[in-house]
Amino acid sequence: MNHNWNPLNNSKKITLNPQQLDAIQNTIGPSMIIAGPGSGKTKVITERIAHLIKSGINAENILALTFTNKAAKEMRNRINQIINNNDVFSIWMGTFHSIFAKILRKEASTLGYSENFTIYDNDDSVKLIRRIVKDFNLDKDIYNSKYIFAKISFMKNNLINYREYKNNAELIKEDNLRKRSHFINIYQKYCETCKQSNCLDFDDLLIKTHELFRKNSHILEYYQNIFQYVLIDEYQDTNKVQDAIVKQVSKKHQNVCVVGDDSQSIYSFRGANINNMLNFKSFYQNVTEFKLEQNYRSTQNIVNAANSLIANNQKKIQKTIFSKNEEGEKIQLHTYNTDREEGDRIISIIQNSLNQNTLKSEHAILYRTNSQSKVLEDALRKRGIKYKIFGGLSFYQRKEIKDTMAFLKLIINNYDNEALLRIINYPTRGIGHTTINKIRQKSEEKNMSIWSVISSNLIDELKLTSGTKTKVLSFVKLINTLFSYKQENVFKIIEKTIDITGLVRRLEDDPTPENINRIENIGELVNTMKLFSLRPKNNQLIHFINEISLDETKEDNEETEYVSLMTIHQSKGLEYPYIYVVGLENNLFPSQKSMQQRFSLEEERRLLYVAITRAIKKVTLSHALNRFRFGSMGITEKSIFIDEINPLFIESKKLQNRQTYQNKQFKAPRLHNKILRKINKTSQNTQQYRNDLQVGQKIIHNVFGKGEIKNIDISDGNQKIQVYFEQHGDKLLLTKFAKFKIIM
DNA sequence: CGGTAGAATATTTTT
DNA sequence: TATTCTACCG
Repeated sequence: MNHNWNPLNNSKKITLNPQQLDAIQNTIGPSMIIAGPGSGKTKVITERIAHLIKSGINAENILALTFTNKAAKEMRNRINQIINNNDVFSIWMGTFHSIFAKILRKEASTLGYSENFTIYDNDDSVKLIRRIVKDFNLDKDIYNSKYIFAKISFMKNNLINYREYKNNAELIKEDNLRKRSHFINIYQKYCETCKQSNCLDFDDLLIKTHELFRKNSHILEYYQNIFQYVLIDEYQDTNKVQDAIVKQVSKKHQNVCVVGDDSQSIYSFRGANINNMLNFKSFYQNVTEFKLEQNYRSTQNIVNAANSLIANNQKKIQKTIFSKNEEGEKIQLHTYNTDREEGDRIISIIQNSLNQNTLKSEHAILYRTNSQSKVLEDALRKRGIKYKIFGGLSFYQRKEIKDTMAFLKLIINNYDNEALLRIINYPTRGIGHTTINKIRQKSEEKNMSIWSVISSNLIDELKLTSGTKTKVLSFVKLINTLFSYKQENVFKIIEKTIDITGLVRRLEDDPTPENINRIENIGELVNTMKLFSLRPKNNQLIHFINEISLDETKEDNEETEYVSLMTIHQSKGLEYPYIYVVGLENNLFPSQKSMQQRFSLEEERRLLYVAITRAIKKVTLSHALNRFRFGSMGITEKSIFIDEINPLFIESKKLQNRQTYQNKQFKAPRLHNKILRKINKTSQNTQQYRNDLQVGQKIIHNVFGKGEIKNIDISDGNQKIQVYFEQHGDKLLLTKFAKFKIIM
């Protein structure tokens, strides 16, 4: 946990309620723990594992899967506090991805990979797809690489491999209809290229594990015997493959315990399927269900407000979350003119609170999208308040780090084409597009890795000029030199790499502030590797690569006294006394895309539910009437979610001089052409919904006259009302076009 | 082949 | 606005 406000509070009450005790002690057979926010979920899981160990179960027979490395670490620490011996290190505990990577490395040969495979991050995957699309001569807009990647990922996570895709008439027909008939070719090529490069992407870590178990019953049985007790945290966020693997490994002993909260499922974009949770009871027989409904974290007002919001969702497990804490302050709702004003005012509220002796680390500002952090950052900087932004570009995603790592990856797995292409001409050594294309063509033709082409006699078949050939050969020599250090300690490897490749020298030649920062980052990587090399075991380069590919959280022992800024997704599992949720506007939160479909709108609602329930003492919600987005100012509309919260638990702060700003907007002469069109467009988009309508209301329409609303339907993203008109009978109206007034 | 300037493009969330 | 891509010139 990253807060230092009263650490004593953090160890929570030692007494357990009866439901919690039940969930800890009943460890036999399938069970599902439905744990509302703040209900002591982590405590229950850790106590349950400790209970297993205390009752004589071997730690190495326990599998505990989490979603984030942070959660895994936290859990390990807390179990350690309870049992306080080395057993805790024998538990198979980690993220799905890291545990499966471990298994796959051991069993790689069975699947036709070698154990030194490297892992592609999303960036690598998208780049590879972009190249495939180009090679196929396809339109890069229709076959947008990010979209294609998302689709491939979705298919993989739903266990539809390219062979099955090809044979699925419906999917193919759908692609043809949408003029994306080549999708399947890209999908296939992508999979083949990854395989040939001896690389796995994030999704492969899951589907290959599933395949391993499915095709090799003896291997499955081996792991079934190891994993006698299986625990899954955040089960509501598992996708189809993950769920399938859980079912595979727990089939024999059936001691599977899933923990989660359907109301906090916020990762469906990654294939998470809330149905895994909803269907758990029908898949397993004799499931014991535990409900943790008491929220120990938040005030009654916060819990009640959150409940009233989530009540608008249809798909959920019945439960009643309640708090016995003090009633607390109402939720504050602020309306501001602009996003900048919103930023300034929210920060000044925090400033005031700090003046009343709260700590910076007690405050967290949450937003829907990372780009919203900027105005807040400016305001914090202006007041000199220390803050930390979580997320954004992680250390290992920075260009200079990826460049450096590409050399290291190549040392481990010289089939890794992505890594090779990244550095074949970086730092620039005179190997340009033309040459690279020739090399790639040959590698395609011979069905060999790029490295095999340039490091063998095949290089003579490329018809390169002698000058270019020399350059390529010196690159080969450079990499070969690096290969020779493969078994050395990682610190030596990184030092040699930097020295031989001139990575840093190149940056030093052009000491712009950015480059100096890059050099510092590389320095930090060197330090990290130095520390890593001092580990007693598992300190080889392959371990390093593997670990950082799957765990991007970098340890930092910095000061922890700061205001936290993060997306709501990142705030999951955390808690803060004061929570500020900014930008509650339609098309931002809920996001534009989600407003089209009911199920994704429900997910956005859960997202706000998660945000609100992070708070211990006080929640402040805000929205701006005008927001600077996509390079220009646009008029916004407050989020439909605001009115869904029961007004009993909300206190609104009225906005002053609201008119002035808007008038300025429209009076400004230059706004006329382009910008005005833009504003009209946005406001058209945003006015698809009206939340002041109710069934039974009387309206008067400009053509049909008086009528009564019989039904409201937003299922296809367009709000439609069915109205019975006295003179014209039943009519279906689109509210975004219809001209009418409510009369009672 | 390399560098750069100006154009095009994208803005949801992440292991 | 911020980042990435493209086209062109040296």
